[in-house]
Amino acid sequence: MGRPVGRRGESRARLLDAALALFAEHGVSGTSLQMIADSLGVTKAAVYHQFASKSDIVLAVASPVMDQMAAIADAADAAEDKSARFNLVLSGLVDLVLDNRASASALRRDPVLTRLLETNEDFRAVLARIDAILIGPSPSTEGRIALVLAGGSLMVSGMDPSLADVDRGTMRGVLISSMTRLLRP
Amino acid sequence: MGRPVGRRGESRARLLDAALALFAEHGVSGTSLQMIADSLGVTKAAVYHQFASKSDIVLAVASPVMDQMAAIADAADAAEDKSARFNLVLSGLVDLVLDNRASASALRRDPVLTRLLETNEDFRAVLARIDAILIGPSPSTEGRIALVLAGGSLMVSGMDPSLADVDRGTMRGVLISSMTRLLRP
DNA sequence: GTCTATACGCTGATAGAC
DNA sequence: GTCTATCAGCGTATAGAC
Repeated sequence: MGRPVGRRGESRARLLDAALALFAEHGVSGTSLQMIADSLGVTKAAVYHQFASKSDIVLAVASPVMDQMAAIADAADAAEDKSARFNLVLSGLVDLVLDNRASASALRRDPVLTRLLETNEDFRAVLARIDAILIGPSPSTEGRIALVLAGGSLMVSGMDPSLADVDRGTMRGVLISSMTRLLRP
Repeated sequence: MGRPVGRRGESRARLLDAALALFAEHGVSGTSLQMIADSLGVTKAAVYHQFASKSDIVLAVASPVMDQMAAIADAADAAEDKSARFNLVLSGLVDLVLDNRASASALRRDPVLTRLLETNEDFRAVLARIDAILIGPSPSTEGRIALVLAGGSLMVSGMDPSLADVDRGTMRGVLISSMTRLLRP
């Protein structure tokens, strides 16, 4: 409610929040710096004081998700057996989506963000680790398809407005059982 | 292959093909009329000779899909029993995606196209008919989630480049069985 | 951290010749 | 059907005052 700000990095965080919401709604290409500035009630120049370019904002928006996915893979690697690793990755991904809902899924949908992630070696490596845990190191064709289906359905589930009224616990349960059914036929 | 064209509407169809490919790759907002013109080897003015505005191109790109979905719903309504209707809609949607692969899924991913379809009453009605056939007229929360998951996974499966090498028959089989598993738990 | 002012390219779009 | 020429507006980005 009109917080007095002042803490270091707070206005930066507010900017990233606003940008993420706009990216989710209009896509990265469909979001101008003017829109971001307007939604914060400041001018474009104020935005440029925090980030040197629009690309930097896109990067800063994507990096927390990248970090969190790496953390999921790390946690899974520390687990005892294959089944535990599978469950850790699955619930980690589901929680990651549910923690962000509308916003997180935009990362996967948007062409600009998709390309950014695809061209990032670190992120590709993390994705490969997660994929290997979910369907094994040398998957069959059916396994590869299942992986894409599971990833895709997980992402859209966070975004779809028709599910906005569903409580988190229900979503979590249905998502985990559906993902499991897709990946472990 | 530098075909001599000449048939009526051919250049219009070529334009829509080019536009759809670019929309799928860069999103609607990320695609300029200049890009469409360049990919056809013509100028922007030539594009404007066929379509009065960019919105018209977006509409023209989306309408065949809308028509095909209406045809799917019509065919299903003509079927005898509930199970036949379910199977007709399911295989119709899978074939629709496989017929278009990369392109069709862009319709569901793109914010501009999504909004266009969401605000179109006719299309909403068709979608509602299809949804009702798949999960019944008054679905449970789980049914609604399953519907979103099925729709989302179907769309991304058409687009994902990692599945580009999978032959159509295999895709079709896995998609239909996966969709069924999601929708009929 | 925020502002005003400004530069300049590219966007969607129009007019009119061939 | 395609072209050249042109427009106003908005995009990203920068400079410098408060």
